[in-house]
Amino acid sequence: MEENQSKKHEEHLDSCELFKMPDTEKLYDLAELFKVFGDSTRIRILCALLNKEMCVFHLSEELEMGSSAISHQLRILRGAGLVKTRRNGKEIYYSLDDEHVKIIFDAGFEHIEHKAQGK
Amino acid sequence: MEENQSKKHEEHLDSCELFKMPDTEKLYDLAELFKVFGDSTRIRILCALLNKEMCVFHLSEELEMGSSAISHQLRILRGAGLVKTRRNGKEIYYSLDDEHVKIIFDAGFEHIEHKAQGK
DNA sequence: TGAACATATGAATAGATGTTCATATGTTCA
DNA sequence: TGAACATATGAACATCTATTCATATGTTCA
Repeated sequence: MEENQSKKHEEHLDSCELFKMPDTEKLYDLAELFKVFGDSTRIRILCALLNKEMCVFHLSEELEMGSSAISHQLRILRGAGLVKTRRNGKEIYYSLDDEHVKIIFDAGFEHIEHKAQGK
Repeated sequence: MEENQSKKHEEHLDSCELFKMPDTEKLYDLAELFKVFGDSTRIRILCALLNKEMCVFHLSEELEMGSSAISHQLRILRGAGLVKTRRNGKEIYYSLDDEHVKIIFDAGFEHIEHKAQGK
């Protein structure tokens, strides 16, 4: 990893030593969270749930995908603590479990629209 | 895709027809954006840049990775409009190009810490 | 109970992605 | 100009991931 080139940079690194990165472990967790948002199927599911709870079948119709694929993705969303479930007879209704979903969503949208305007 | 099962659900779908999903295309863009945040190397780079601009070499030292890997990831971050560059002699300094990075970052962190407290 | 429906899940497969290695481009300075 | 350094980039490879298919679990109602 280019150890031999490090001498020239030592002073500069020293001057930045006050800065402390957050725990690497937490940054990994953060990446894991965004990874969940980083799939179009899951984003569309979350978006559909922004307004109302929905069961697997409704989601599979709205997104025009097989219910198995939806179910797999809901499992991941649930594992990330982003959605919660409520059983009603045969159906299981999913809804957002966290107000942060909308916050993260909006922040992402703002970035995109900001960039779309040619900055 | 289970077309044959849709009759039972028609009424319910009808009652939700007021809701309009954002353009699917925009949701794909949104997923693409979060995909960029969804890698631990890129998150660590962004985090390092939250406080100060850094050149490729400094980043490769801080993250203990080869400068080639860093460079590849910076290219992706740049493509997403998240970082900008400034040349200073041989070195190229990278810094955040958008205040939304911090907003998205913080929103993600809040979610994680919220969940860490057992909700 | 058993048929029909709703959802969940494991295995398999195809496609995407991050890192490494080798090499190219671009800058500085003797 | 040429050597040393800083960064960029293409190809290759290994790993990860989303969807599909088949099947299992769980619920309702006749």
